[in-house]
Amino acid sequence: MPKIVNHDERKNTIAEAMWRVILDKGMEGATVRNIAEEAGLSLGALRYYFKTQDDLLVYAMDLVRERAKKRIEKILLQSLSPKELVIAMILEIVPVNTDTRIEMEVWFAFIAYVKHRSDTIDVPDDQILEMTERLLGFLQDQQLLKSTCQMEMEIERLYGLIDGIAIHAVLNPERLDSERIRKTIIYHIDSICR
Amino acid sequence: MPKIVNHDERKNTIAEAMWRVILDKGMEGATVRNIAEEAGLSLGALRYYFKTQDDLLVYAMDLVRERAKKRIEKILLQSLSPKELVIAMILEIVPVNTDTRIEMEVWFAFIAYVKHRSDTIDVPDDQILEMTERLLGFLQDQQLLKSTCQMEMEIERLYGLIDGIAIHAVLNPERLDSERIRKTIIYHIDSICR
DNA sequence: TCCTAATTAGCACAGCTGTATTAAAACGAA
DNA sequence: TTCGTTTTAATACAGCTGTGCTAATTAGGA
Repeated sequence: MPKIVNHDERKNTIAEAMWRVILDKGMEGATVRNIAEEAGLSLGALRYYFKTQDDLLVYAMDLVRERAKKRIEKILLQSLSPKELVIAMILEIVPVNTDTRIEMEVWFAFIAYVKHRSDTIDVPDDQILEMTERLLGFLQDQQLLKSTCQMEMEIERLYGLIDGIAIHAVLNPERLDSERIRKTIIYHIDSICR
Repeated sequence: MPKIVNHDERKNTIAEAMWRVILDKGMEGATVRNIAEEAGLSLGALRYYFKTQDDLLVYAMDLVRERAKKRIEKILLQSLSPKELVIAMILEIVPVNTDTRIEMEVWFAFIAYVKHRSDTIDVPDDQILEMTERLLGFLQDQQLLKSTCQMEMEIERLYGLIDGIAIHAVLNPERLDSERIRKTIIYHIDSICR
């Protein structure tokens, strides 16, 4: 009879410990021993929850996506004007606070690592591109886009801008603080809307 | 009496071998043994040219910057209109061909790695931000910028766009090919110029 | 209480890591 | 040639890596 207890919550705890290790020591520092220590567990205990290190890796990656997804879904519950909604969604992706910055930094580390292991670990598809397409399509449906806008180019531009700002916020948070990010995003959205 | 021979060229050869290893196996695969094998040298030989692995790392990073710098300086020798010049410079940074893609990918790997070793290796400053500032300042001096443009925001936006597109070109080159990059950059520059 | 399964801790092992050391080879100048 | 320096090769070593294995501990149901 399995203990109904916090098996899954424990897995999340370990995954979050992995995040913290990656944040602190980078991907090369994300060893099972470091992660176990950060999580306050023994090697054997960690190995009980995750058979191999790769199992932990994909679990930790999925957790990032799940958390981000939940945060974004929350925005839909608010009542916002179309433009406000678009801006709010983008600001939930780009690192404007500690949570989002951690997730984004860890995500980049994952992606860069997994890229060279695509034979054994399948690279998760980028949801940001999809979201960008949807947001711009939404603005167009609402007749908010300037007539001079070319959809295909606008998608590429906003998509690049989001990840570019995300990178800069991760690598240089003191230069590109949250207020500056916010202003830039709003500036861009304003520039493509009537 | 030192042999005048290809000591420095050999160092470049090794550094480029390191690039190839990083490209193929990622930063975790960039061990001295892998690099030595890729360069066709023994461990001892490699160690003769670079006392420690960190020495090789900073040398290989500097080589990336040096190569990029030279390529950009070449553009100044051409006779281009202001707008053409700006676009040409941006396209020399962003990965539109094999050389630039290799450099950009390796550069990102370096930056991500060095970030967690800032105590022992000093993180090189970002020249792209400087260049972006200069390019936009140049456009303004030439009276080419639209009056609605806010300089500070335009810098942040172009800077983000450049690195964002660079990331996307590195991670997904078959989707974001060179033609698409070119079109996007030109589209953006056109959008901020009269 | 006892019993069984879940959970934990610890150790062992083979492999890879960076680097130090040492000797051998190659080579240019006398 | 012979010498002295540059260059190469090979090995050794301590430390860390992921993971397999085994025994100890815990805890919940009978």
